Amino acid sequence: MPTMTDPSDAPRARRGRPQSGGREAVLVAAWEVLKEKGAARLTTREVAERAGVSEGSLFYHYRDRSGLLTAVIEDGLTGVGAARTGEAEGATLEGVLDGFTRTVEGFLDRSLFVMIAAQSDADLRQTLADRLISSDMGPHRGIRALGARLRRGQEEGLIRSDVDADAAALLVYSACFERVAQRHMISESYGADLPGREDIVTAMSTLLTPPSA
Amino acid sequence: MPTMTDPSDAPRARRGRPQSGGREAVLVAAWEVLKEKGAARLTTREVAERAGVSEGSLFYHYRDRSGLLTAVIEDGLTGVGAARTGEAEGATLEGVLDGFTRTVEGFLDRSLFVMIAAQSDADLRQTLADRLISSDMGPHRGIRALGARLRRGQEEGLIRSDVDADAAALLVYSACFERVAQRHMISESYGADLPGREDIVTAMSTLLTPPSA
DNA sequence: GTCTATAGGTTGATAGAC
DNA sequence: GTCTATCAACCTATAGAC
Repeated sequence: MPTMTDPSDAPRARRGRPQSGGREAVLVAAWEVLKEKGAARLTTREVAERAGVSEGSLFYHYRDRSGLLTAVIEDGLTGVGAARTGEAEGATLEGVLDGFTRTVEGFLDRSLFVMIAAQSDADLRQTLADRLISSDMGPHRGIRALGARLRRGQEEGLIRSDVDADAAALLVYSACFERVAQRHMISESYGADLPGREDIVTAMSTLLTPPSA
Repeated sequence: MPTMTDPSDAPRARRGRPQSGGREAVLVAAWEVLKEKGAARLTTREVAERAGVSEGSLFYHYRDRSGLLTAVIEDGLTGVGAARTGEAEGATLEGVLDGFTRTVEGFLDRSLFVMIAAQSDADLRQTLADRLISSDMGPHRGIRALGARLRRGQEEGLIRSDVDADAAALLVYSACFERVAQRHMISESYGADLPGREDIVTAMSTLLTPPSA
């Protein structure tokens, strides 16, 4: 669901008049329509209607249709910073992988949707790409983070040191990505008979544990 | 690129008059526009123009815009049957993984694009989902195939038998999926600094090889 | 099967009052 | 900031001749 702009500054009085919520209502409505009908069938008319505002108001806040879609994308991407691996600091290998996969799947569940929606329009796709690259928010971020964590485990002798830690990290990240993508693109229940997140964590833990241990 | 309808039956005379190629030209043009501008900005007008035919002709062949898009999707999915694992029968573990990843990435390079395009419209998304499920063409097919192959390797003692073969298969498949998806969704060069296909094959081979060997 | 011409219906966007 | 009214552009789809 879209993030309300700055609930953090509620206590302090703001400059100008208080927001009546129209802007946010539009964002929420756009998100819903995007999810229900897809980007191609999202019309400013329907979004305004659902938000309970006029179309004129919509265009006042978001310059044009493209601006609205861009805003939805930007909003869907916020919170990527929360995708840390640090949480499972002193944990076991299995704990690290469990935390990582949970975090990644959680993030993707919220953001992958807008990433896919952006693909329906060349301009939006470009906007998304620029944003992901310039903000250093692409998948390589999570992969490198986990890779570094695994490398530390290798130095400590807790993880097999004869494998590329980044490759292993990519494998784990990818499994999360694939699972979420299939759920979104095919159906919520698709792939229920395939190995789940826990199975993947277990398998990777076993594989990465040194033979000696 | 779209598949020309049945080059196989060219030698034999067909019923009705010979095709003049208009139908295929439209399919090719639609594919191009889809790739360049995205599904939301694909208009029947532009497709007809690029194909060098009239709009009337386009609607004659493909009932409506949705029918055209559906045809493109169906076409983009053909050839999935070619995604076999059998090719690398008697090969080494590394050979099996190399062949599998090559095949999967090759297939996804052709088909993932239309799968993503279908997400821009609720109807198309449904069409795609139905097709993938009813034709048993979803990702689970490739995953199960590789899983079975790995399980045979386990029975032969060539692969660690203390891990879930399907989970390992899913990890490998997912890596291919993620790599192709990022290339398509962000940019062709994105992720060039991340582990490549070979690195993944190498890592997984090492991980799956029994400690004894 | 293909073309031309055109109808019919949306849609994104603006202007101006409040 | 929000609304109403309105438009111009565009796009899908059809009709009918060839």
